[in-house]
Amino acid sequence: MRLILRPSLLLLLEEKESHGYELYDQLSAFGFEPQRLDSSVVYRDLREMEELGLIDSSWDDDSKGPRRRVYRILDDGRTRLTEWMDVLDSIQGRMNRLIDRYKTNQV
Amino acid sequence: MRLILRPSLLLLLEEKESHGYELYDQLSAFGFEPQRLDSSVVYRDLREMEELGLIDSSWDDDSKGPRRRVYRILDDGRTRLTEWMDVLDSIQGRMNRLIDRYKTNQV
DNA sequence: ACCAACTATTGACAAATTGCAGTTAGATTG
DNA sequence: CAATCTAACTGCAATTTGTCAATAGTTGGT
Repeated sequence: MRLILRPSLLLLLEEKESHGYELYDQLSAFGFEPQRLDSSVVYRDLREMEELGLIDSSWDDDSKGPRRRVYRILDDGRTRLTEWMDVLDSIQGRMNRLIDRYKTNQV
Repeated sequence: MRLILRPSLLLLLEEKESHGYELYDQLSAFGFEPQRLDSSVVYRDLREMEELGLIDSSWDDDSKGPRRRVYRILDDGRTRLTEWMDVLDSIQGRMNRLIDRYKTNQV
């Protein structure tokens, strides 16, 4: 469900800067289970959003353990997040129409 | 949005048997615009669902114009439609959580 | 000291999906 | 008789996704 993944990541980054591994963990809040979502997908999407100029990153060498690439949201990312929310709204409308019509038929 | 396309087609076929071209027309009820959805995608998906045993088809030679392949939903298709509705329900739940959290942040 | 488990990121490749354009062909309308 | 509409299908390139493996630092246990 990449449709939800990118906005989820952007939302988390809007709340606070973070690195891939931590974001991957926090995605469970949006119903992403580690069994169904490989972490590489998250890293890839972060990289892509960085190329698009929605977020940027730098290495954090102060933390213990392997070094982390810490991401921050940019203004373009905030704008894009708003747009995505609108898209999600309209998709919800479409799904509602579908589900309602299904239920009507079942009566 | 293939996530919505297949259940939409199955739902329409649950209501009444139909052929690809007509189904393509009726998809506007679920927010599919001809500008964004090529008809070949619909034909392809119908064929795939037929191979999966969700629907079956036969040629209608009585109608005027080019011959139509008329699809009917099968029991497996009805079962699958129910399952898809459950999936859509859960995705809606996830999108709700996302949208709500976004709105909370904007306050 | 050593090994397993956990943290953290990346790369590569196969498989699936998508978009787009084109082909065939009957019927209708001006 | 040419254009338009109906109807279905095919092929291919481009993109997206899924899966798996590689690398590497850190921590905890024996």
